[in-house]
Amino acid sequence: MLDPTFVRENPEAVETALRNRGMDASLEPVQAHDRRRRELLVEVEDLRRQRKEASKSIGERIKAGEDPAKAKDEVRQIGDRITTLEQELNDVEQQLTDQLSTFPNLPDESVPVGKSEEDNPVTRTWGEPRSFDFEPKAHWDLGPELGIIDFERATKLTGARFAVMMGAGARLERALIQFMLDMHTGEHGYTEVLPPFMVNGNSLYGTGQLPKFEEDLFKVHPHDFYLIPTAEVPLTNLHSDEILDVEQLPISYTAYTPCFRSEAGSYGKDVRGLIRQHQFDKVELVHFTTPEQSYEQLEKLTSHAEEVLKRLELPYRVVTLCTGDMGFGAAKTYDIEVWLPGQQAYREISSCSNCTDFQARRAKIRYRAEKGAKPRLAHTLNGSGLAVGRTLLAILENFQQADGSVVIPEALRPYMGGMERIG
RNA sequence: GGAGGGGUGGGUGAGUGGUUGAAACCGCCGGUCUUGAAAACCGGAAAGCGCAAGCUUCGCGGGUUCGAAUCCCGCCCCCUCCGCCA
Repeated sequence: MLDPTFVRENPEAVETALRNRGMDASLEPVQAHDRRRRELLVEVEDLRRQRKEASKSIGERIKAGEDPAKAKDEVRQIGDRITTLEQELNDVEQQLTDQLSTFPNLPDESVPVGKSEEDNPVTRTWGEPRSFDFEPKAHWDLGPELGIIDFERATKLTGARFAVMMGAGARLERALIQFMLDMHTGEHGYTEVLPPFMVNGNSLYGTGQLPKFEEDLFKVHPHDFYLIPTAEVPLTNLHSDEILDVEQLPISYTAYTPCFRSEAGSYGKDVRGLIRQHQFDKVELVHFTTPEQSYEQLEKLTSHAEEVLKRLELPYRVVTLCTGDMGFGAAKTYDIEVWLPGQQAYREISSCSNCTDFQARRAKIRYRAEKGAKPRLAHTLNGSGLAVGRTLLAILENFQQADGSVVIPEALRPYMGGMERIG
């Protein structure tokens, strides 16, 4: 959520930012509700003060043996008036937060203005796409041919957009998870977390998936539980409603979880293969930090995700998302895109964002800069380190051989029991 | 799922209708003393909104009342016992 005070004082800056994000919402209703809220607040508070004082004197009169009937009557009228105004105040506040919670975060100044992914500048590129002396296959052919991915049986078990991993495929998925977690905990200083894979609506509000993006989620009926669309939700909400000690910061968490997304609205997109599944594994990175350090942390977080690809010898590039392509809660995002020979294209494998105070305000994540100081909102960041399914398919496509086998990247072999090749 | 008990400030915990935003203790911060520290003593400090006056907050929501941490109703969470289960 945006800072209401900032919106009040900088309406034109906010409108420009929203327009750059491809949202032409008018601030007019927000401003009207904001003004009305402040009027009501002043009036209600004044009436409450009157009632408090009057009630107190009634108590004193009773003790003094006087008849308080008339005073009671007067105070009751004040009380009725308060009830009426409070009702209106609640309505106005509800509408105000409803409107404000549909606004995305404001982009950082360094974010390029643009409409779509076409406008995302390439920030850096690593590695050379391998040249093949044969026609490289897509993983949706390689996987089934090697007998390590079964799309058809998954359809029988559940439906479209699910996959069954078999044998060396299942092992490879597990090896990647372990490889990534070991690197982030052992070398990058993250604390490993194993969170619940279901969260309540309040947590999803905290990170910004609710109320706007409910249709993207799987809900567990009849509870107020949802399957997590990313570990960002449980990890970030770990410190909701808390005041952290500045000495604890930055806090860095990593977690492996499966992620569940309904993919509503992406019919016909990436229908083949592992790219877009309803369930996929991901190793997530989440940081809690101070406003002063958050952009520095974003660079670090991104480099941690990149390191995984370097070790796996997978060519990639980093793009800076333009204003029109950023996610809801992000102020700045780097996407890491891995080279896929089967598609002859770079495809997203990680997305690293600084959410500044946007989630912290919703989830009430604060820290105290020094003893006795007022709590300030922390900054939260998150990134994939990495999407495991997409990493697996990138390995299949990049390390495929002319005979249809796949060489296992050296760094991964210890995690594969020494296996050097699949097929 | 059934029965019972409980949710108060950083922690423990008092408070069952009135000036209690909340005792006490522990912890924390500052000071005195000390070469320094400890101990002792003195003092300070909850959070949110607001320029401020002030208002709100004792799990959450509603109700009773002139007035609710305190009474009533609903919900959530925790603990104990039983049932079930990995």
